[in-house]
Amino acid sequence: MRNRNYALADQLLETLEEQGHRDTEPRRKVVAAIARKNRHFTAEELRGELPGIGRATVYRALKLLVQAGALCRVMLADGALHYQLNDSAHHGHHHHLLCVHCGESEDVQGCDIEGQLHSLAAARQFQITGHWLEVYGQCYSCADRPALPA
Amino acid sequence: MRNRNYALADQLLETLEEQGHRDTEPRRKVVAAIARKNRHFTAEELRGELPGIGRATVYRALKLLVQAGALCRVMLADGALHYQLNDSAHHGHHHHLLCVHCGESEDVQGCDIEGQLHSLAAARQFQITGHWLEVYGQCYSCADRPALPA
DNA sequence: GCATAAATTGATACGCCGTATCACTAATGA
DNA sequence: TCATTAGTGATACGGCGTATCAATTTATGC
Repeated sequence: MRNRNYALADQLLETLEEQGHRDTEPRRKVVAAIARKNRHFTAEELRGELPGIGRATVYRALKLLVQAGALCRVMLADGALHYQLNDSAHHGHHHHLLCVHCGESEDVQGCDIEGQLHSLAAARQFQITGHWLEVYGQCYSCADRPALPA
Repeated sequence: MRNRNYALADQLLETLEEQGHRDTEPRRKVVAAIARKNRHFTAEELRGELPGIGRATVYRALKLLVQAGALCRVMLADGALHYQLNDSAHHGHHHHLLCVHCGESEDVQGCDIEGQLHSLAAARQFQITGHWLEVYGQCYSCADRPALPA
């Protein structure tokens, strides 16, 4: 696990370097903290784990990683913006099944939602350029717990 | 058109009264300004059209109208939160095709996206409790214009 | 190793957006 | 009319992200 985190952190740094960004000490720390995450997180949460590192630095690193496709932004049901590590297999466009209990998130890919949207739009002569979809609910492990109020 | 706006404003006020809210002068003005809108708008935009009316009052009215189902919240591609009058036929759950050029929005209802999400989720034993979907693109009238950068 | 240029940092301030507070005002209905 | 209660709006606050900018660190060439 520890090795895995290290490897992941290195991979993230490498991604940044590939984009022409420098390998700096603060960046290493931010990336290491992100690699430790096993669920989605907010920028401020991350910042709280990185005392001594400037706010702007954390936000900048997040933005770079999103641009690089290593992180994706996740909108929670309450409107809060979270970040989440992209599974390396899912760097492309995908959606999430977000468990509102445990915060677990499953990636959804290869479903036909895009196709359906397009045929729907075509009937109205509307040209789709993008979309945003988040799905909220309860994952298998949380299924027996009572539903939270929406 | 003017008559139509008046009628719509009255209808909105009536909706609020049905929910037990009072018919007040500031509320009338907020509702009248909303009735004049033919596209989605932000809270601040609305407030700008209502000098002399307190910020909190505008925000409170918006919240009440959303709760009553007369307005819906629309998330733009840049993350900005807008509000939009609900077609009286679409008070239920629906989605939008948002034109990024002209701001026009078409409601989408009766498509099978819900069903598809459910079957998708069932395969993973995930229980969906809600979702958020916005679709961005160009409407028919804007289709010949160059696409805006995402 | 060292000098140089360029990217990065982080403290600070700013700005947007929405909400809590609270004294005051206006609407309701007995 | 009067008492009750909801609503108002000025203000302040808080969250969240970004712009600024002097100081620092990194990468690179010599």
